[in-house]
Amino acid sequence: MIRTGYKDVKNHILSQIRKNIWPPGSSLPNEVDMAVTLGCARATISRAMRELVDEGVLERKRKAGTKVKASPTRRAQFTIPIIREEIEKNGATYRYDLVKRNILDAPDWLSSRLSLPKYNRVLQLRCMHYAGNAPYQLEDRWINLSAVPHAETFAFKTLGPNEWLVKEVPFTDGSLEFSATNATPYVAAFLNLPENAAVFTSERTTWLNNQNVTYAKLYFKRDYKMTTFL
Amino acid sequence: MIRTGYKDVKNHILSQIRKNIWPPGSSLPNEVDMAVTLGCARATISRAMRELVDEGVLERKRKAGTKVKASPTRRAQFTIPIIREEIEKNGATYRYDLVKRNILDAPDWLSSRLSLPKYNRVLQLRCMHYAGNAPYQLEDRWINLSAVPHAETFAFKTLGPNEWLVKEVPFTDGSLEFSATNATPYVAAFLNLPENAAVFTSERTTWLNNQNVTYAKLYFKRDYKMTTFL
DNA sequence: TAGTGGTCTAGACCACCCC
DNA sequence: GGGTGGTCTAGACCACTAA
Repeated sequence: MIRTGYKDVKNHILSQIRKNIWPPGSSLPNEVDMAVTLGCARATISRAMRELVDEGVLERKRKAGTKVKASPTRRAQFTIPIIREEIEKNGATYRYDLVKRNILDAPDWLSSRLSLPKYNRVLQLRCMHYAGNAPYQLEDRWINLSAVPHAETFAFKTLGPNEWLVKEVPFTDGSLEFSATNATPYVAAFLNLPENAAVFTSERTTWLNNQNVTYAKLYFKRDYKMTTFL
Repeated sequence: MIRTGYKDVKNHILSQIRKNIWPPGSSLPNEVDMAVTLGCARATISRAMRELVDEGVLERKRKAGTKVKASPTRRAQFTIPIIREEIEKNGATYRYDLVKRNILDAPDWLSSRLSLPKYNRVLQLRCMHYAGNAPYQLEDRWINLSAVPHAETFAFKTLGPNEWLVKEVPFTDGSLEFSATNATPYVAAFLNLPENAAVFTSERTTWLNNQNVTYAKLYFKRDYKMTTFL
């Protein structure tokens, strides 16, 4: 081995774990020792271990040292796709359609979910996303006009609110929920599904400095699967 | 500001983006220049930018430089919970029940999914996980006995296969899929749901050096939501 | 081929917190 | 208190690739 890089160190650690030389819960050598053993700088060991912590393999505490996680709760990363890109990546033609556009005071359920004051005006949008001619996703979108006033002047006839927001409005925090829901007649009609079909559903809320920007509920096409790797 | 740390650099970059000084698609200064501007070492800038790439905010190419991602595909991380821990975290009592245990040659659909040879023996397990007395998850588990022969001698009467595997069998790769399915009568009975109810479903496959270890399909309780943050 | 990021080093000081 | 990780520095060389 000519040079020991941080990737070599990561592989070394992982292989020791797989060989059960460092079983779950056990302690690893400290950074200085391991640097000597492997013949590299301490910073190299440090980076390797830091990344393994990010990946959920190790745990570190000052003074206590570095240990193999007892229950290796691996972390998975997934990227939230822009729907146009997801569809086009699969070789289909993306088509967007605005179904409804409406300005109103936020209904109660929305106000409480987003901590909005009473009589807060919101822009409601319903949109369909198609892959070729097949329905792909129904988007139920609410935009807080107090936070994003210039959304009111945008038509959303050809560009979807997701893409528009992503380019126009930055955010600081957000949450994402996934669940399964039975298709209401309304949803079923748009997605061309039998009533009560199981629909993969995603709800997204985003915030900019403690002010809510938008809430969206997305209903995916039949048999949609979200995939990620470990 | 006495010292500029990599976190300060990250915040600085993010705030420039939020102020639209560096809009999506635009180029940032190179590492050396930014180090001079902010008065810190190049390595500090480098780490800050590297983490922002991991978070899906920036894109970097050698020679071309660093840019704000045009479509900021934020990445979300979620931890795959050990089900016992998830239930106990919510203050409920975890209970496990083995419903079925069976050894057989892998059925065709499984063989093709896992690239198993013909007549490959597998261990099939059906398990229920309860939160208190309420059903929480039905687990349909298949373990490749060629890869994990000693699973055959383990009873799985009190310890679930997930926890057992996590501690006994390391893996190198895996995939995770989420979807929504309609409850079959069988699933509905175990989860105490109406027939055809929408069920949040997760499928997990893990590999150790190109050999499949296990495949599991998990059916979650009614109204289960998987949550993550951005 | 020149400019940019990617990585490594050796040393240093600091912050945390278990013993 | 002392051992451990957390971070920063200044400099160096390398690897990639757009121009």
